[in-house]
Amino acid sequence: MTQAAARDAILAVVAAIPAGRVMTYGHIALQAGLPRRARLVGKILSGLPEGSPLPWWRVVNASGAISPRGWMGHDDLQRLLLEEEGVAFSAAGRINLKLFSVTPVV
DNA sequence: TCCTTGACGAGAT
DNA sequence: CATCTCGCCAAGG
Repeated sequence: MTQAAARDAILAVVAAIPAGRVMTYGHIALQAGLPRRARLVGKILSGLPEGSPLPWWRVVNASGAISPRGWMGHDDLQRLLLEEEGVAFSAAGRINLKLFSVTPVV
């Protein structure tokens, strides 16, 4: 599997996440046929252009929380977008994956 | 080739 | 729940 193919596979999985649902980095990697490549998923997403059509905000970490970006404001934006789609956050700012996550078809 | 980084994950405390 | 530790693996210097 080439790097370009891996990238496309990951982006395809992200693009397929339905509104109102979220998916973890690990699950995305797994679904893309790249087990244990969660960090690669983050790597790819970090390189996305501003106006990308991809629903990057539906991607959260395994804790159901929004991963810190270093670029202030983006994490808040992500939470806003998700809440707008009906995704509920706990007081601790985490999502109940049991209810909102998409499970890989493995 | 070695070393460091990092939008990660799971388990222990 | 919050923190830590350790494991993982691709990229880039």
